[in-house]
Amino acid sequence: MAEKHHLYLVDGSSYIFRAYHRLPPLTNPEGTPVGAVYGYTTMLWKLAADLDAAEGPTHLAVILDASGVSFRNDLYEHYKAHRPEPPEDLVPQFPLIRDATRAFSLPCIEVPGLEADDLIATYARRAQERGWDVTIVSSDKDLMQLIGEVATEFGPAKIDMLDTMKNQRIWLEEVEEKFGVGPELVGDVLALMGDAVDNVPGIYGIGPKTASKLIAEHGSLTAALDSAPDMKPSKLKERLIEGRADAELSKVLVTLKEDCDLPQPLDEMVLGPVPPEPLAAFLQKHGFTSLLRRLDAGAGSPSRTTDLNPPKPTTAGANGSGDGSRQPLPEMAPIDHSAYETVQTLERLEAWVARATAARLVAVDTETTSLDPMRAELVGVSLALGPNDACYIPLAHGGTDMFAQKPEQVPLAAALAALKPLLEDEAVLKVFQNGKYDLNILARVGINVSPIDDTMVISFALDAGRGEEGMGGGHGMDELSQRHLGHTPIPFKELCGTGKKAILFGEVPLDRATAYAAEDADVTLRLYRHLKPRLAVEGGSRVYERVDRPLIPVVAAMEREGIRVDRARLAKLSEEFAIEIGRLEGEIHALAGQEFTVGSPKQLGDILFDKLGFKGGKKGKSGQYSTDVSVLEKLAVEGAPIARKVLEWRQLAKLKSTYTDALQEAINPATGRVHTSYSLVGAQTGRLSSTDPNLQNIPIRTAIGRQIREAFVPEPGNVLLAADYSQIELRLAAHMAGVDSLKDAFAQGEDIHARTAREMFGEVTRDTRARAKTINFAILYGISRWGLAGRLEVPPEEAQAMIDTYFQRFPGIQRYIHETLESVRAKGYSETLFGRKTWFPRINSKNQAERQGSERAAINAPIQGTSADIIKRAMARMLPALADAGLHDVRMLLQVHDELVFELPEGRVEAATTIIRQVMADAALPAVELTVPLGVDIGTGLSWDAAH
DNA sequence: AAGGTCACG
DNA sequence: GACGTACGTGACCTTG
Repeated sequence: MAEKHHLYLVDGSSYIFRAYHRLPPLTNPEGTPVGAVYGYTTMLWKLAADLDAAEGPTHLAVILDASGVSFRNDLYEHYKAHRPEPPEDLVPQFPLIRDATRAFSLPCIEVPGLEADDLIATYARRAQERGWDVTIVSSDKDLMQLIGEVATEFGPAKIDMLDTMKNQRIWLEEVEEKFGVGPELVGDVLALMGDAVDNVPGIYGIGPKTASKLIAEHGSLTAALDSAPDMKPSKLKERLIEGRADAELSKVLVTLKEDCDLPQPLDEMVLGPVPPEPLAAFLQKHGFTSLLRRLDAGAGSPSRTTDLNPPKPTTAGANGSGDGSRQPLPEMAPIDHSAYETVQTLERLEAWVARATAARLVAVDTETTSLDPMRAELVGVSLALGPNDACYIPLAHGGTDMFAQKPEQVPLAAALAALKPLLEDEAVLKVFQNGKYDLNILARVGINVSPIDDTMVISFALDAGRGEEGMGGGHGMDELSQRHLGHTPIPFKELCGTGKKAILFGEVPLDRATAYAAEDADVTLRLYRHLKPRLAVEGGSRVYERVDRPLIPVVAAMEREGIRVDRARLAKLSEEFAIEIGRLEGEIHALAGQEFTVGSPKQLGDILFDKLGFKGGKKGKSGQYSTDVSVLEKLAVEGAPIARKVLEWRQLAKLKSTYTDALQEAINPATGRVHTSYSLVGAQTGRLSSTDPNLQNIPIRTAIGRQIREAFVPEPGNVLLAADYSQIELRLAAHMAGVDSLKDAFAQGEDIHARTAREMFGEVTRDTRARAKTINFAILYGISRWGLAGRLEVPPEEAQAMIDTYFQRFPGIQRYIHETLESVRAKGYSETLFGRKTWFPRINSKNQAERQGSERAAINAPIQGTSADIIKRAMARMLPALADAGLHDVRMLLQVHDELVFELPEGRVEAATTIIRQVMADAALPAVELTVPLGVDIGTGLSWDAAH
């Protein structure tokens, strides 16, 4: 007969709470508290090492509580409502529980909307039905209902519990002792006595003693309650009669749900040998040295056998798909547009609001007149509570020429008043796709939505960099829907068209508008169910919960603030530029001997190299001459006046079209300010990007360009304050690569490029410092002798010699590059200090250029990405920190990668400077303790230019 | 829609 | 033997 299967189900969430109070407050080398994690790790160790013992596990999984709410909140709104906030130094340990579990290569299961108890109950019953024994590692009394042995067609199968804190097995005797009844009646006892921790009411005045006595006497809750009218008059009698409803509700609350949909089959929980990696790295990282020694010694190391589920390294090569994110499609009903409701009366709207409030989780989408959230008008709102359980609430349809007949709709003000309590209810999670947009729309009508989740941002935390060029790599709804749900949503342009013939969403007939809008909410909810559980399993929770998610409302608020721009000043610059451009154009045509389009690189190349016969024309693969700045510079130096003129023309044309003209257009007529839009998923490294207009590339390097910055101004009585991290990427490189001499230089506040020049060339001159600066940046970007040679205008051999010297002078850099690449090749992704992943599906490509390109990007990503994490953390903390200091009138306006721009009353500069510097300098703490200081330069002035 | 160019960190 | 050589972005222009 085959070995008897024995499944261990570890209740991870309850363990950590108890371990927290029983263990000393350890911290890891990074300063993160890890006492409870340490307890958890040693427990896993013991369990996994028991693999060969008679009662030891053959299968094992860790079950966690997904954040948020469950079906029990539908039944009883106060369920778990009195639960205190977890202690501050426990909070950062929650995600580490998942890390620890993954370090042991064990399955870690959590499902939003399901409590760990229900998952455990369902798994335990499934296993028991198959004749397996089950041990539940927990001391939660609710779970004691499951204990016992049943006969199955495979023989007897029992469920028991193990309290690892007390090192005690819990079986029938222990249940009897605690409750005075068998496991099958534990729920009835709990229903009478209630549970203060979970806020299960029970019957007031009935405690454990009375409850078990009553249940033991009468044999069930119902019988006990039924007997009350016949009892002789007493307090107890009254309480039983009056509390009947409470008791019955409590019974439902404590009854475990044994028919959950299970995300992972039992067979995949087979306990294999614990591979030494990533366990060793985890132990190392958190300073669990005694365990690390045991692992190294192999003594008592957790177990043997075959690993059925080895972590799959992404080795995208020629096929390059990088589709490790693809999972079996979740089983959900197919999208059915006919199932959606068009909500046209206040009664129906209120019914939806009530259902959503009870559900505690609702997907929301807004329909508007524009992609610009600062100009858009709200046209309708859609909600989804479950697959195909969605509605569209039209609010501003009709009333235009095309659609003059206004359909029946809930009046806007009444609808917003009905929606506001739901959208602002802290106990109801609102799920969006790109929620920043909807947050801005709703904020403009007076609704401050909270709390929220965002499927787009979740996708980014999971899959940044995955997918192929040109398709499938993005995080937009249509792509996500296709990738994860196998469904193509109705395209927007099918309703509204494009170009001149486009109509507004409010002009779309209600049936089609409902199909489109409700589908968006439906798809968002389905995506959420698919993506959110992956965060914990794949290690995206840390960066999503601690960095990106808190940032969404912060960035939304910055966008709504906008920044004042002096239109007259820009107009004047435009005019001056236009005159100069016209003058230059005439001169260029004269030098060329003919008129042509100066802005056409093709025509310009032909004029320069064919007609005028200049040397040095290089044709690219398109067969066109290159005429970029380096080519024209060279020609100019060699005495071609036309090249200089073209360079000047280009600079002015660029400044005029991209900045002085376009920025005037971008001023919002209602606010008089420019509101950019930041993308939270724009850059694969985790940086923000800015569009419409891009305020992250306003000129600064040339005097003529800086005039544009003078047009960014504060309101009267205020100043602009610019705070930027000094050399943050080099500092992070010094920290991450462990380069002592660079760390020293930063600690001493030295000029880092000068220091590099001294180390490399022995002396610091203008020239050697400039070269050193180039080399420093080359390192950050992934160096090649050819690239450096091109920049420094030296032969490749000489560039190689400099690289060698650099590596020799700054030991650590070469090792960092090597180790980073090895890790990315093996795992498929890089990671920042805060755990942000960037995928590199082409890192093992056979195409050399492709592969080397990926390698350079992979060297840079952890550095650029860590820098992005740090400033994002600073942003999330900034306004609360300022408010704590009484500075409520400081506004955060812009982020430019290593710089934050604020607007504040003149009198607040001194106080604000202190707070801003401190928040930025300490932004890595407490998660990461850097071995270099983060320097912050702060300036103020009456324009963005003057603030630098 | 693509390619070239150039603005920023 | 040719290729293409620094990371990450977005906007504008011309051309096809």
